[in-house]
Amino acid sequence: MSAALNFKSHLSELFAQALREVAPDHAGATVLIERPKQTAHGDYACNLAMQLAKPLRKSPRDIAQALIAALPQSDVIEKLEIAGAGFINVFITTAAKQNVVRGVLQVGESYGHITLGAGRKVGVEFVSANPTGPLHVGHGRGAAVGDCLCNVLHAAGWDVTREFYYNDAGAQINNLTISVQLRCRGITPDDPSWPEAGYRGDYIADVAHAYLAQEKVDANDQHVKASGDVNDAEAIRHFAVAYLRREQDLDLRAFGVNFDVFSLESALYTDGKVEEAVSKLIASGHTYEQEAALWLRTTDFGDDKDRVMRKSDGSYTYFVPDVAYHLDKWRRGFVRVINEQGADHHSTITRVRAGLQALGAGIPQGWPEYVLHQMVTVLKNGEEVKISKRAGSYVTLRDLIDEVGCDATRYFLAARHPDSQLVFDIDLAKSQSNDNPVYYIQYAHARICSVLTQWGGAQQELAQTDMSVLDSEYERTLLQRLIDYPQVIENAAVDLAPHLIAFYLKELAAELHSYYNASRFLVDDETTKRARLALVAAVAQVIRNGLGLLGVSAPTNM
RNA sequence: GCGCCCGUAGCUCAGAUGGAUAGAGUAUUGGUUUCCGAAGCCAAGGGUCACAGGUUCGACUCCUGUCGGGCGCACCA
Repeated sequence: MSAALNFKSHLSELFAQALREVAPDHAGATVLIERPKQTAHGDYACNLAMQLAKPLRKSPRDIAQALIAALPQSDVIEKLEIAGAGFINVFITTAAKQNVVRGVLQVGESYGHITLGAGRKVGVEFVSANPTGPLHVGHGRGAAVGDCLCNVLHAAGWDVTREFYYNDAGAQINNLTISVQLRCRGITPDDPSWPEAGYRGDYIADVAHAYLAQEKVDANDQHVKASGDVNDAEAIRHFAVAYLRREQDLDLRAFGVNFDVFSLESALYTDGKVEEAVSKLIASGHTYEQEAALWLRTTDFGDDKDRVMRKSDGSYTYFVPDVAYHLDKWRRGFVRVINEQGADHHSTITRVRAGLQALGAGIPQGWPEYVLHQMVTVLKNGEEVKISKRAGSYVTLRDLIDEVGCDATRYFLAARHPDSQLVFDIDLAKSQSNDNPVYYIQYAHARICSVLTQWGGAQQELAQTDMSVLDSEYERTLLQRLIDYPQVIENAAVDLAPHLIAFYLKELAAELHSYYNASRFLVDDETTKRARLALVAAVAQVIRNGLGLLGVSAPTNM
């Protein structure tokens, strides 16, 4: 975004100068420029006078008066008003706002890209489902939120790596292996000998059939041919993991989510990274042996009790490879790592950070960061569907995509604050899929495209249009909304809150629809026509950009 | 019992570093098209922001407590 359009930082500087002149002793006060909710309160507002009222022992309105008098000249300011208890309301000239149209049309899909991240490396881990079954709604939420977060961070100037970590060793995988092996032998879950911890879903039978048929599996990171040997548990394990990983890959691909890196827990063992982390922790002096187990004194780092690292049977608890994994991420140069997980994993945060602190490797205390999405409860036929892999009870991500569509599902799952619980009513989602706000946004885009097509002119020329006729209430509102877009990207990136994009787009679309109904674009006057077309073309561009961040398509007709 | 998250209109949800009269969608009701896409627009009704204190010029927002819901509290992952 060009500096000329960043009114917020421009005004911050102006007010900071006025502050130094009016109250040099309080020059450190925070200059806050905000967007008022009501248009009558101007385009921007500053509350500096009220902050200074107490320390200066003067009335806020008098201070506001002095600040205005000391404010340097700026040709983007139309007028200044003192209002309420002492707000200074700033009105920006329409002429200055009109420049945003040219700005958007010139930079196109990179409008909204900011330099906040300065090209630094951030690793975002999300989904990270274990390969023991299909992806369900909860994974879908993680995929939608995580992927959108990555898009937002990229737009904010970060160098983003998408990472998927999965546990391909350990107890759950053993259960999986046993379950498939039993199925290969023709034993079903209703047999009395079926183990309590075994997986009961029908997909286990599919894996078994594929194994016996000596099928080949090609996944993103695994390529395995089944031997068909029922007695070779290791081969079954290998095949089952690859098979289920492939299914997950297909689901993610259908959902429009791709990863740069797949990390396997087993590799941490085979590469010696787990052993290395353990010896570093022992060398750090934060461990002790008790009852034949090795403990890490995580209470030194804020945990409420110490944790076992190595069990009395000699194997490691899950958090040891977790620490080794994060140490590896740190060494790969990520100044930031963000883990997007379900809230049911929140207890790992303290443990992983404690382990990393204990290493004494210079890793910051708040590293890695976490975005935890709250649980998704699924309603079907008015009843809650309990998600249990072992029982084979499921609402898969694939079901959702097939039933309500990829765009609607992504929007539905990403357009909410991760902190709030989400009720996904399957029947409602199906019946209301046409009422999903995503269609409202896409419709605005399609309408604009339709008008531009009917006009038939060269859109590249619109950027050169004289915009000075754009001064109606509708037009000023849209201009300001377009100006706000880079700020929304920044807020979403700083707060790790991708849902802000969805709400911004809804508002932009609503204002476009109002404008559309109140105005005609293909009018006789050439200047007016081109200016209005330029404005809506810019709106369409921002809708495309925003929907792109959400991973939602922007069709030109629907 | 302890820790984390949440509680805003009938329903689903927004409310960025505390700001001015708390907003959308949906549902309900009424209006709207000889004219670029009515999947739209315009309007009405609908609120003790769970409750009680506190902090201050100002609290949906911050602090404390209570109530209610979710999720965790393994030598499981």
